[in-house]
Amino acid sequence: MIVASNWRLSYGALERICYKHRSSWETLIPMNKISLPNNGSSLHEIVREEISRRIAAGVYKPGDAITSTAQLVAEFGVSSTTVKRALRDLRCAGLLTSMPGKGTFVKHRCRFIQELDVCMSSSLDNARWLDFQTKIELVSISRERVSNSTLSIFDPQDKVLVCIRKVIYADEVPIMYDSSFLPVNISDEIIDEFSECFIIDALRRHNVDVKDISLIIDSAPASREAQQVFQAPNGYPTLRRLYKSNNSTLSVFGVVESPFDRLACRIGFVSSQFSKIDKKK
Amino acid sequence: MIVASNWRLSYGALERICYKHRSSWETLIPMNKISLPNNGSSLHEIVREEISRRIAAGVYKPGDAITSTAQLVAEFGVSSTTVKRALRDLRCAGLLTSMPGKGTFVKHRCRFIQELDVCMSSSLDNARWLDFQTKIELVSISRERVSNSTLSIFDPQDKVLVCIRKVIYADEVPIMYDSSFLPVNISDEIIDEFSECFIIDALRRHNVDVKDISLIIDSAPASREAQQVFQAPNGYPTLRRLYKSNNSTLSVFGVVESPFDRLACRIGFVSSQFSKIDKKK
DNA sequence: GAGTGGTCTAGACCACCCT
DNA sequence: GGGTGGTCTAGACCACTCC
Repeated sequence: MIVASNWRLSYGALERICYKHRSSWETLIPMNKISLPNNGSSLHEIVREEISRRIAAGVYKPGDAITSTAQLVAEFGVSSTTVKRALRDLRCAGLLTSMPGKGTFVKHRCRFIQELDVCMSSSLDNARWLDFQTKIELVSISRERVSNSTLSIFDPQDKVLVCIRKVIYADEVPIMYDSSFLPVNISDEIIDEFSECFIIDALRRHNVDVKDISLIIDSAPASREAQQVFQAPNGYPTLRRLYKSNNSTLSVFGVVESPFDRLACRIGFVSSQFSKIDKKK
Repeated sequence: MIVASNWRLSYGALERICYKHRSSWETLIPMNKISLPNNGSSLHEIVREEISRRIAAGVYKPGDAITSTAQLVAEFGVSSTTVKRALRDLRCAGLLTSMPGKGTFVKHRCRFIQELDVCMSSSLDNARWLDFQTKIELVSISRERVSNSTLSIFDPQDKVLVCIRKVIYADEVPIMYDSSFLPVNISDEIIDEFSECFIIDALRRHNVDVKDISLIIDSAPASREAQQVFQAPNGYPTLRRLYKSNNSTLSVFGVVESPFDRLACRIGFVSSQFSKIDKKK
């Protein structure tokens, strides 16, 4: 894994925003039908873009609290509802986090890039090589039917399976939420194994060839569990990797969910990477 | 490309929701401090989940209009603001679309899966093989500096480049928004070429090896342009593919953006594909 | 107790569509 | 003209934090 610091959202080029105090708007705009100064944007969009601009310009710095809602209401001359709508949208864009009773803060930007080269070297061991403090936290082990309809793409056939849910941290930041499903007749040792390490590492120990793994990458609004794990608001975009091992000896499938601003995948096609890994083994 | 029909959001298992008319709440709940029937959820969440449940249950069917906002207000006994908030969240979850003056409609579900095997066979030709009506629509050709900060990962060095933007349709549905950057000294023929076909197809014609292509897959809220192209609301999750050709003869980089509910990527590691391509060459 | 963010209300106005 | 969704207001209440 590689860290991409100073990575920024492509939230759209920031426009120069002009805003006026509400009082002057009320007297000027609706009466005289003058062309609106907001370029067709609504008020909450103007507020949103202005705050977004201030973050980009460094007026509000990562980790700092921004101006409080009440003050923004006074400053922009709009209602509190409008300011709160703008702040909520910026939270969904990954720019802000809010803590009731404390304030609204600019998020730190730090995204991890997971290598997905053809030999699937993206294991926890890999991350350790690059000096990341990685940690795996077991959330639950349960027996259940697959209710996540996304996984129906792997045809789970409505059987009861063992489900292992865990959270993977990098430098104390939660970056992955993994739900893996195993057959119920699996041994306890294998369950323990899957609870403690990356899926890829676990599969390797059982000599599962990477070529037997099917991988689907997609995006989706954060699931309910992911919202809790990552403290993300409803609708927060996530990057998902749906995986399935087609190996006959060990059948596993599942999904890894990551906040869009915490993880990206890189696919390398460089042939030299093959030999590098081979030599180590 | 393969179509995954009947694909569903993993919006979270739908809970059984109980709601009461506002009037009865006011008299019962706040006065007697009875445990709330909403399991700690707020009103807009209850409304959201109930409408979500109805869509999943087929009460509201794809393409149909759901109950109007005014009627929902009466039915749930909440304010219009609350219902509208719930509907907006469901729009961001990809379940609904609204048309002012007409109504709110349940979206059709149909997602395309783009194959990203090691030989990068995901070209427009591939799509044609599978009987999709694919179409490419040129949006613009311009000279500009790279303002999209996501692409700074490819180190564009603040030079003026030729930017070609286009929309790719499958079965009349826009599924990709591509922005590619080429050097300014490139010939008009090559610009025309890139305007008319998939990036991969264009690169192949110039004998660019797939091993020279760097690919990063991530997720992000829809850019301003993507919002327009896909008629997606602000904050709509998208799947992005950032690509760069490292070949010395033809330097290209760019980004393809797709709505999360329209496209997923599959990575195949089947070794037979290796040999197949090798034999062809 | 003052300040914070989160939720909610009961209105209002607008642009739009259909009849 | 009646219905639709989108935006906005000026309040209110709550849980929370910090002093």
